[in-house]
Amino acid sequence: MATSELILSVRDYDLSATLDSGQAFRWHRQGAAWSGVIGQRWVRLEPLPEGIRAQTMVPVADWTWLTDYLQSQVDLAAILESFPVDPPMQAAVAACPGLRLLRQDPWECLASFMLSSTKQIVQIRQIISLLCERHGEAVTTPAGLAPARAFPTPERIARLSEAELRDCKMGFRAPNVLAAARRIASGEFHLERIRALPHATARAELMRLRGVGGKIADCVLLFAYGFNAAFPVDVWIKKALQELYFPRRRAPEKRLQYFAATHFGEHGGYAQQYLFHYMRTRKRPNSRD
DNA sequence: CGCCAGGATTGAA
DNA sequence: TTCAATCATGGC
Repeated sequence: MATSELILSVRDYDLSATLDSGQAFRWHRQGAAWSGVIGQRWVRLEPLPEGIRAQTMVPVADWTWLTDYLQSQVDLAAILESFPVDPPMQAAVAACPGLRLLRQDPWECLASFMLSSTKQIVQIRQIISLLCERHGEAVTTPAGLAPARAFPTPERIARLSEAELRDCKMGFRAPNVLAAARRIASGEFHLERIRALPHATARAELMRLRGVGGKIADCVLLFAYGFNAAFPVDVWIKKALQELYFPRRRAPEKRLQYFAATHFGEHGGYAQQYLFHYMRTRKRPNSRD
């Protein structure tokens, strides 16, 4: 029984593609609907013909936290028009109608992608699930549904031991996440200050954290701070750029990085997400083939 | 074993 | 600078 409900009027929004495209790791599918925790609030999202139904378990007067997170007010058509017109990009856009970028909490996004290093998405979800189950604060959920927890704050994680984090299957990532949490909790490192910096400066600032290289910094710039030109280059995107744009010769790393940073325009981050989701969902190898 | 996953760091060229 | 080697972990 929901306490608050909102019908979000929005077109061109594929909830499943967006919530399950490797940018957020804590959403649970329930049929066509999804449930998860944004900040300290449990929320259920259900696709409707005219938009999205949102239900919470706490009274909500101002839904900005949700519309900000979903970026539902963004003019997707205008963004798609800014993409370069080439066959790979057109194929990717055609394959993923309604795919969006979220606007996530910087700490949850940073910690999540620090944990993503050389892990598959299913494993990243498991690590984060363990971390939240064991160390996150409980949030109110509907009776009968599995309890939900918030993503643990930097302050909470800073008080944990490396061993407790390793127990969440973090492996060599544990000391990096712990060190970042401590620097942030102590006030030495300011996540909010990064929002106001120029793109290149913000990227360099994030990379001062051990365990954060260019790829993870780009993910946080794009998924948490809204630097839409940020273009994370992971193994999938490398494969995509290599196969789709440089099919005849192997492109050096530097060439791929330059191409990624210059070819896709001011909303390159969106283009990247379309290519990523396109590559990840097109060939589903059948085990009997 | 063999390979890979939304990599980062270090040290050599 | 830009590389290649090394680190490191769980799943299949």
